[in-house]
Amino acid sequence: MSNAKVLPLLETANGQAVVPCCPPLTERPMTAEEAETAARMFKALGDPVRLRLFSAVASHEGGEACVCDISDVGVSQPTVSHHLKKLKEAGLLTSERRGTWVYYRVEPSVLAAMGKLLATTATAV
Amino acid sequence: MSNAKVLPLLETANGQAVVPCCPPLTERPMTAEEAETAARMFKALGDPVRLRLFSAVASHEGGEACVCDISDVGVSQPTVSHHLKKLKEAGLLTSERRGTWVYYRVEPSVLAAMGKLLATTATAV
DNA sequence: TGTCTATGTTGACGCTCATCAATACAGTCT
DNA sequence: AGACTGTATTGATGAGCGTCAACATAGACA
Repeated sequence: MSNAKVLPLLETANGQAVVPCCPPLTERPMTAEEAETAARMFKALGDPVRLRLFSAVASHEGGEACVCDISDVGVSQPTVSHHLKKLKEAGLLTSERRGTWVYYRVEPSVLAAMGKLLATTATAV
Repeated sequence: MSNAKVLPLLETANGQAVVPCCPPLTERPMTAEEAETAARMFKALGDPVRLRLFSAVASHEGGEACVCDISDVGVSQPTVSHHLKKLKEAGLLTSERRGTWVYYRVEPSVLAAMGKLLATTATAV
């Protein structure tokens, strides 16, 4: 199945360009809709196990990893599967089956958009 | 009361320098401890109401706002107070009472650290 | 002192979530 | 076909969260 389905934070314009959903947090108060969208992604990263899984995929070579490579995070296999599904539903990961294994990869544009959300315009330390 | 208490994502070294808790998500798999720390902050931003409150404070002039300026987010006043407390506990906001009003301000270094966490090393769109 | 406004706290309710054991499904290899 | 491995789904359980009404507290001002 194709997994280019939902990217809550970005909306694929014509297949190439991506438009961030929301302005930087510091630019102006977010609207209810913007907040709803962005909060979904923050929430997905708001669990330690999911954050480790996401980081494991993101830091793996090629930006992708099979489940077997990343599933030693201290919880059962069904729980790992459950969390990967959540990350997928949040638009942070995509998955693809290749033979025996299923590979997950990060949606790079989403990472960039989240980074922009948190970008401090001029508030350097 | 002084509110320079807990900054989960950063650790104030000697009062000036701040050290990010965790490497960028894409650099290497996060450890359980790092994930626990960072997930607390993502989780705090993982609720739409909290995200709007945070954004309202962050975008307010001077980087601070009194509760009365930001409390029209569609929930009751106790709920606003509850969420502001959560954001404070997560180390994202600090508060200070000045006369009748209580002012909240963002912890700028925390914003920067979260931005770094999501920084894509070379994965530009 | 008393009253008024701004904000925080308490207690309760319903809902969502993280987790696991058991089971199901998909692909590979005999 | 049958056995085996890797991954997803189901169902259940306990914990945590978002929300509000009611109440409490803090400061300002008369």
